[in-house]
Amino acid sequence: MARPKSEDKRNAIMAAAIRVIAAQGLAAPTATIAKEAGVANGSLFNYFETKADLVNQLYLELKLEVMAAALDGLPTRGTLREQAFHVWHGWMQWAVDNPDKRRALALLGVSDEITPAYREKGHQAAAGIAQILERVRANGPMRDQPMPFFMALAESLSCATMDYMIEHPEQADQHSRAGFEALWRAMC
Amino acid sequence: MARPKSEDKRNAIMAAAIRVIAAQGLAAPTATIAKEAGVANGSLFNYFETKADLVNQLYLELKLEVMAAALDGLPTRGTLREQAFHVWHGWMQWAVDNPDKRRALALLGVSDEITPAYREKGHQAAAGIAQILERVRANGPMRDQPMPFFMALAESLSCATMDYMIEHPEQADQHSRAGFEALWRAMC
Amino acid sequence: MARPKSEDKRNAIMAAAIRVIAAQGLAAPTATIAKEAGVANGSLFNYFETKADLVNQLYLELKLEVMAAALDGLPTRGTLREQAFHVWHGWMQWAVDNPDKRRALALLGVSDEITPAYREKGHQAAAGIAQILERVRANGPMRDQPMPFFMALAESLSCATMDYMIEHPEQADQHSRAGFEALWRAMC
Amino acid sequence: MARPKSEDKRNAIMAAAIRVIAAQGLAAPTATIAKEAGVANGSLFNYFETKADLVNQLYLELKLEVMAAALDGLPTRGTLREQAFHVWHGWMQWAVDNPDKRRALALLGVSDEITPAYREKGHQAAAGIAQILERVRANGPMRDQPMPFFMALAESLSCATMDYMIEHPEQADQHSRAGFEALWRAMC
DNA sequence: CATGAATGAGCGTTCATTCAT
DNA sequence: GATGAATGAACGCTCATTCAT
Repeated sequence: MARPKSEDKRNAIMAAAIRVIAAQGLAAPTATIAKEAGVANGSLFNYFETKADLVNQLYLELKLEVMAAALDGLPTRGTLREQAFHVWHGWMQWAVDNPDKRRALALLGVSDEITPAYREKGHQAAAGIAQILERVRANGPMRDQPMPFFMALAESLSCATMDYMIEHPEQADQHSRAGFEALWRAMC
Repeated sequence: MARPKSEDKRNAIMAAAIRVIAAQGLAAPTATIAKEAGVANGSLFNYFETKADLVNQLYLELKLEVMAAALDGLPTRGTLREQAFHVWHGWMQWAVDNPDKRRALALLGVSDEITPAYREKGHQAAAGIAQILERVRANGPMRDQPMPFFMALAESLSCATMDYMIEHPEQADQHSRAGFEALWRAMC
Repeated sequence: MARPKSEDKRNAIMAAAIRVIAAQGLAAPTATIAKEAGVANGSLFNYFETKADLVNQLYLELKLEVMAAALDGLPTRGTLREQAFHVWHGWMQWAVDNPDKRRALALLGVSDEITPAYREKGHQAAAGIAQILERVRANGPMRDQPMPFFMALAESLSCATMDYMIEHPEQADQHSRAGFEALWRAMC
Repeated sequence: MARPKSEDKRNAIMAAAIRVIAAQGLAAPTATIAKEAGVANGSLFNYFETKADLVNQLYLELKLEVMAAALDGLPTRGTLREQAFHVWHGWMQWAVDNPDKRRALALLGVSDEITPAYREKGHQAAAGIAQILERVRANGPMRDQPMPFFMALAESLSCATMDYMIEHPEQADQHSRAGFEALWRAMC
């Protein structure tokens, strides 16, 4: 039945892509990614039809991972603020724990290699968080603003905070809290 | 050679680079930029030693332009809030009036082609705004946060707002105001 | 190993190669041929050592098939003209009935993948027809021309006729006859 | 005004392509052609947008050259037979004098890289010869056959003859004559 | 023997940069 | 200085062939 197409190898390529893209940007050669993954040049294309396919799948996978990290263990009985902070904290923790993934996702997010279809899937992955944000918005001073605008502001603050934390890891926790407080003041 | 003959031609290349980069991203060929500028392929390299040099200079020029737009006509006698809103408004207006420049600058900002030296110059260009923001921070709830963190949060909100405005120009003014209010609540 | 287990599978690969080569030319990937044959990529190489081996065997097989079609049912007692027309007609019929095989054989005939050895075998397969043509030549105006030249002319007319017939099947029979008459005039 | 795009260099690439394609077939790498032409790899693409473009232009150029060789010095006052032989002879001479071009053209003629548009231009180039053949056909035994069929038969005989001549140059002239006689008998 | 994943040399093409004019 | 042809390293991707299962 031949060597089965190993999930491990696919993951190795994905992980290598994260490292290489974080280090060199999206212009990194597929050959570099393959070498970093420990597979042959051409093997990469057994797992991903094109480079664009690879980066799209990587984008989605990272998005899903962030969302999972943010929602994992959400205190369903807690106050809205507690829930929001849980999400915030999970997100920040993920970024600090995975700076390469954070950088790769940031680059992918602004790339025009990502197709509208994959971008849409990425947005759907954020539905869980959107629900919480929706409740935050509904009773605050921004209740008259469109939800996408509201989310864009929230996301921008979180990204700015996590990037600062990654560059200044000593005080990461304190900055996380400060970033959340700023967000909460802005939104409520 | 530091000051080439035709300042016009240099500007034409810069302007062309903005349009082309906004449309195609930083991977756009120099030949495309040259054609768009109406100069020959090789002439571009009489004005910029390398492509990296071009994008670095472009980055700085756009940064300076934004800052100028934000500070132009600053009411030196106004309240802090009035001054801050003036800056905010100038910035938003610039982005809405120059979406290509805004997009190009956004791409340049996350590119790793920009050298630390140019990035530093870019930050210095923001000194005028930094002064105002410093006064905002000093008396607000974030007085204990480092200034760069504070600025990163402020910038992230402004960028998110302007990008939303560019995509939804009908209500641009209203969103500008809402974005400012969110910022003000977060910072004061 | 000279006689692999499944003759069926070998034939399936050959038949697939005919279809694929007719449609895509000799540059068609072996993987495409294998898929068309319903066997695995690598299985093809259990039956043919290399792609060149496959095309050489295919060349010979098609040559043999043409010759068989031309000679099948030859009226051994007929006049020379009757025999010649029988051969001609059998050939044309084969081509019209098997346009893919005809196209594949045409491509193989001009390919430089075919080794001299296989080309020689192909010529030997034409011995039956050569005998008849030899008798045609011996008493005609080309009696002083070398036999290979004579055969080359005859083959060229037959190929031109059959290709025209395949592209214009409505009048195939009439063109077959006209082609034969032209040949007969040229040779006798 | 920069180095002008030299016609010489274009011709050098064309000539190199003829030699390389004649020797290695249409699968010959563009890099080999460039090296044979004495230019850099990438320079080839200053003169031909793609490899397909190169082979299409080459096809047309060779077609035009053959036709010119065949029609050059046509005795406009001669008999039809004299004119036809002149064409035939010019064609054969060209092939014998330029075996590489003949082989390249033969390969190009059956390639599916040649676009319908270029094939059409090639046919138009044959208009001069078609006129003569038309007159031959009109009064002969094939007067009821379609012209394209008639031309296909004529071309097939000429190609078979020239290929034989190239492989047996000692008696080239005699074969040329014999081929023509066969054609004339077939057609008249 | 059948399978199909693994391999890596090789291809057509691009593009920043150089340089002859 | 201006031009645009010349350059060649580099890229994404293909495919005949091998080999672990």
